[in-house]
This record gives sequence, C-alpha cells and structure tokens, in this order.
Amino acid sequence: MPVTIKDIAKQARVSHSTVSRALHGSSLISDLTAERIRQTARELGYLPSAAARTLKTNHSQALGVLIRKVDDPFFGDILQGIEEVAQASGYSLFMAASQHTPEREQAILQAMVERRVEGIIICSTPVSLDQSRQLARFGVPIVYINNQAAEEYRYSIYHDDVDGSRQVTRHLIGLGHRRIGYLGNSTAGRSTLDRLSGFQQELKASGLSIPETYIHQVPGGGPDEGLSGLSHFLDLPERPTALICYNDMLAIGVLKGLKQAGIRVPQELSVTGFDNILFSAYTNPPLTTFDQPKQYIGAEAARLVLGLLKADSLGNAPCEPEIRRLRGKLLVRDTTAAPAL
Amino acid sequence: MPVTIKDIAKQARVSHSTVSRALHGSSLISDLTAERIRQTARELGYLPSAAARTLKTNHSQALGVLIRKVDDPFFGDILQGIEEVAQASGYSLFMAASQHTPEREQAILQAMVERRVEGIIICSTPVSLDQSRQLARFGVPIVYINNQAAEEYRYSIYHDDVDGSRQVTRHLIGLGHRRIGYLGNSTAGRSTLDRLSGFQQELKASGLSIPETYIHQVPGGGPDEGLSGLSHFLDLPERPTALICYNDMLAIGVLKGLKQAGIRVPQELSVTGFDNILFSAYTNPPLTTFDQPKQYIGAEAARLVLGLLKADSLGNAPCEPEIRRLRGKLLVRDTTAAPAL
DNA sequence: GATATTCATGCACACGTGTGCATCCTTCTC
DNA sequence: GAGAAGGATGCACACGTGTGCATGAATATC
Repeated sequence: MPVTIKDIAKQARVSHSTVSRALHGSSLISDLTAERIRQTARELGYLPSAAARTLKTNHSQALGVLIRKVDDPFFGDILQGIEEVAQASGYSLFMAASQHTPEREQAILQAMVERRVEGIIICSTPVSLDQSRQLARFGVPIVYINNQAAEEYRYSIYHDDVDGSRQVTRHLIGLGHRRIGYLGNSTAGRSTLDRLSGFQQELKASGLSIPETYIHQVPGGGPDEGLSGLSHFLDLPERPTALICYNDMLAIGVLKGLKQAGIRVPQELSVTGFDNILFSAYTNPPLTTFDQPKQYIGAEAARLVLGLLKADSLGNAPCEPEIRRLRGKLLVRDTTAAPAL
Repeated sequence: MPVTIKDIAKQARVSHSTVSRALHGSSLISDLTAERIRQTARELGYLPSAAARTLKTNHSQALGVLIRKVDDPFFGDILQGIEEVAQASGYSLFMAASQHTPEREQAILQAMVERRVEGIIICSTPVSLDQSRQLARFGVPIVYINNQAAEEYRYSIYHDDVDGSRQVTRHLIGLGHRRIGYLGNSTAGRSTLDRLSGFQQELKASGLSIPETYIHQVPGGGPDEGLSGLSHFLDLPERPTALICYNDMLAIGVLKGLKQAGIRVPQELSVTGFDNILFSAYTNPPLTTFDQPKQYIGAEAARLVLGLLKADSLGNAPCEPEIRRLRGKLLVRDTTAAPAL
C-alpha cells in the first residue's frame, strides 16, 4: 500500500536502482535526474521501508531497552538519557518492561533479537547469566545499567554506590552523629549491598561501631516499606539519631511515619535518601540525599552501545570489556542536622 | 549471520518452504517431519527475522508511542497500561519523546511510519492537525490520549476533566468554602481549560461568584511554577480560603511555598491537586486530589488501537470514530478542611 | 491393475531495498 | 575520425520469509 521506490521509478521513468541511488545521494547519478527523482519522491510522500532496509543491510538502527517497571520515577530519568543519545544518532528504541517476571523477560529479549536490534540496554533487572550468554551468541552487544554483579558482565555502567554511601555517612558523622541506622531494601541486590558496605566502611574509618539492630532490611523500595521499616527503629531501646535510607522512596515513607509519630526532623532524627528523584526536593522538610546522575548514566550507556556498534562495523576486534563507574554528589538539604545533645 | 530457515532446511534435508510451514504448524506437513524440523530449529537457536516477516506479510506487530517527556511521572503510569496490553497481544512498542519540539516530533512520527508500526498512540502532545492528516494518509490508525481538542480527532481517550474538577470544587464548597482560587497551567491546552470550566460550572451551580483575580495561570506544570503561582494569591488583599491546582506537581510546589510562608494547611488554606501521582500520598500533609485512572487510560488506548487493527484485518469498514471519556474519583486526604471562621 | 484421491514436499516468485556489473552514450585525445 | 576514457543508467541478483501451484508418492476405489 505505501509508496515504494518502484512507484517513484515508474513516475520518473527511470529504473528503481537509479531511484535508490538518487535518494542516497550517490555520485553516480547526474544532479539533474537526482533532483527530479527527489522531487517526485516528495510529491508521492515516499517513506522508505525500514523492514526492507534492515533485511538488506542487516542494520536495524534500533536499540532495545529492558527495564523492570515503567512507572518507577527512577527509570524515567535513565530513559530520558538513553533516548536523547539514541535519537541524536538516528536510532529508535524498543522498550519493554519485565515486571519482575522472568518469563516476560525471556519473551521480551527474544522479541528484541527477532527485531534484530543492534544493541540492548538492560536496566537494574537481574538477568540470569546463562540468559545473558545466550544473548551473546546472537552477537548483540549488551550494556547493563546498575545491575547486580555489574562486574561480571563485559559492559556495564553503574553508579559508585559505595562512594556515595560513604559520602552520606561521612556527612552525618561530621555533623556529630554516632548512632546511625541503615534501612536497606533486601530485594535490590548489588546496590543495597554496596550502599551498606560504604556505610560500614566509613564507620570503620571513623572508628565507630553500631549494634546489629541498627541495620535493617525491608523487602522493597517504596514509601510503604519505608513506613514499616521505620517502626523497627522506633521500637529499639536506644534509637539512632540518624537514619540512612537505601533510596528516596523509602526515605519519603520514613518522613511520613515520623510525622505521624510526632518526631521532628531533623531535630530528633536526621534522615537521608539516595538517588535524588524529582520529589526529594519537595518533601517536608526537603530531603538530604545523594544525587545519582541518572540521566547521565542513561546517556553513557547509550554512548557505550553505540560505540561498540561503531567499532564492530569498522571491523575492529570487539572492544575489551568496559565497566564504567560514575560518581554523583551529596545534596545537603534540610533533613539532616547535628544530633540533639 | 543469524540462523535462517535455509540453514534449518539444509540441516534437516528439506526445502525452506517446508521449514516455514512446519514452524507455523501448517497441516500440510506431516507430524513427523514437522517435529524433526522444530527440533533442529531449537538446536540451532533459530529466531525468525521480524524484518523479513514484516516485509513479506506487511505486518510489523509493533505500535508507536509518542510522549512529551519521559521523566514525567504522569506518563509512567500511562505507559505501564499501554505496555501491559500490547505485550499481552504480542505487540512491541516503539517509544520516543518529543521533548516539546515540533521538529523532533515530526522526525519521530516519520521514523515510526518508516518502521511501519501498525498503530500510534500519542500522549498529551499537541500534534498539529495537518500533521495528523498526513499520518492518516499512511493508513496508520492513531489514538490520542488526553489530547488538546480531543474531540477533533477520530479516536481519542481522555479523562473527563470537567467532571473531575466539578467534584473537587463541590467537595470544597461542601466544606463551606466560598472564596476559592484556581491555579492553572497556561501551557496545558484542553485539560487546563476543562478543569477551569468544571470549576466555574460548579461555582455557578452553587450560586457563587469569585473575583477575576482568583483565577491565575502559570506557564508550566511543575513544582517551581506552583511556587511562583502561589505568590500571586498570597499578594491578594483578600486571600482565598482554598486553592485548586491544575495538577499535583503544582500543588506540591504550593505546599512547599506555604510551608515557607508559615501558612498552615489546611487550617488557613485548603489545597487540592489533580492526577493522583504516586507522591501525592506522601506530601505533608497528604494531598487531597483527583484520581485520574492513568494506567487504565493507557490500557484503554492500547485496546482501542488493537481493536482498530483487528477490524481492519477482517476487512471491515473502518470503525466509526470513537471518543472515550473516562472518569476517576475524588481522593480526600488531609489538605482540605472547613475554612476558618 | 488402472485410475482417482489424498497427502507430503519442492519450485518459483513476491515483498522493498541495495549494489556489482554490464551497457550505452558522450566527450576527449591524438 | 578512430579509439579511449569517463559518466549515467539499467539489469539482475540478494537479503529472509511466506505461499500458490506443480510434482511426486502413497493410498483408496472400482
């Protein structure tokens, strides 16, 4: 139904090869006919078939993006970064969400390979290693973002959570806190471990030690889990004076719980988040958090994939594994202060 | 490079046509050979080329989704709904963001047509009418979500903002408010007009009238604009006792501003939002808002497109225009109360 | 046992695009 | 003016898949 180069050829009384060349600006075609052909193409409203081109050139100009859940505000920024770079390079994005179910994930990756995407970016979702190997067999380069066990994959981009967590902890210690709690998300894999580890490293570096009960994990990373996680700390005989949350969403839940309990922030308890999602600036009081450069991480991931493709098309040997660790910065707002005496 | 049906054919010592038929479960092929072929296909790790299939069958099994900005939390939910339905029907999604620039939008839509997506869903972005007509020429069905001038398009899904706004207004009037302000987003098109209109209709129905200065529009729908919009109302000689905000993000900015100004919510001023984004439940105090069924809207849009495709493939006449208006419900939280006497 | 019928498979073309090679025409060179 | 050189264009095949039609084999019918 749509217009093809054959239609243009007929209209312009040339062969379809000439049309193809003219539209690509080949120097083989005289300027006169080339312009005439382009004109008719415009008149007929011609748009080339990506399918045919992909089939012929083995080049789909598309990337696949696999995320865990679309409505997580964290991914919004990452996607934004990916999109920006991809669009600038003329690549389209296939996007799908695994919704935490391995079968879906399997189906999505398969669909992407069938579409012959040239690269895949996998966000924070725990792809099994043999599945990852299976993908590698198709020769599709894969870049992992903030993945668990990022180091085990050839190409990953991730945020230096250890460093970030150390900075947050140092900030609190600097304010004079000695009893600091950590509220983690047990379902988060690497990132919660890294953040916990940074926390512990910084404590040790400062010669501090805390009771076991000051480390508590909840099964999730939403406000509701923050709310329930808070009660653990409130029930302790000796409460911490500061609470480090795995992410902003947990912290937001914590703030809500503290409000309900009538505990003042930061006077009675300091609270920190992590990620710097949009809303962390609008909590009450505004949340002290760690600004993970989300958009930049997405952009870097896209650049990395595109770089791999370029190297590939130049016939270069596959790049050596590249694992890039990006750093963010501490954002001190109003939920942290020196502890009460 | 990837395995093709020819490779399977060679391996199984049959023709490629037989392979094609066997993999489709055609009754023409004997069960024995069919099973043998499927087995070799599995062994070789065969995945069909979507490009070739699309070219041959004129059927891409893909939808395009055009949104304004990826990192808007509002779209997250809509996308989620679309994705769910599309995935269940075996469709993949091409997604791109226009970032408010018409050139990008043009480029994106063109890319989608080149990819021969079977349908397009356009979210809240003001596509010009002639561009929309141009798309129609390609025979790609388009569904608009919450678009400006939704009624002008053949197929749209949108939220009944007039009704929602009336419910919000009625709630405030019921609490005893007589001086109610409306803070709009002048860049939002239809939706802000509808919400304003619902506000005014409900006032009139209750025999109330308000000064002109109680209606104020700001150029944007983020927290920052809410902050600046608030100052307009605070500077009025006689302040309203309640403020209806165009959306939750504005309301969140307003709450922050009120906190800074030391004005208590809801005792001194009631505030309402609109949309019920995730974070509206975690403001302080929790925001009274209108719950727009975002995910459902996305799902309905996807169902509508798929329905159009089905009708099309059955050779039915193109469906009559369908414009579906969905309703949400008021969510009373803690930012609204009876006005001080 | 000859013919008709059913069943299983292969041949060949099509989808829309890109490209090596051959062909034809023009112009230049001596 | 004959031949060489170069410029412009068409022919034909390829990419991977799907399908109408012909072919051949096996079975059924009388």
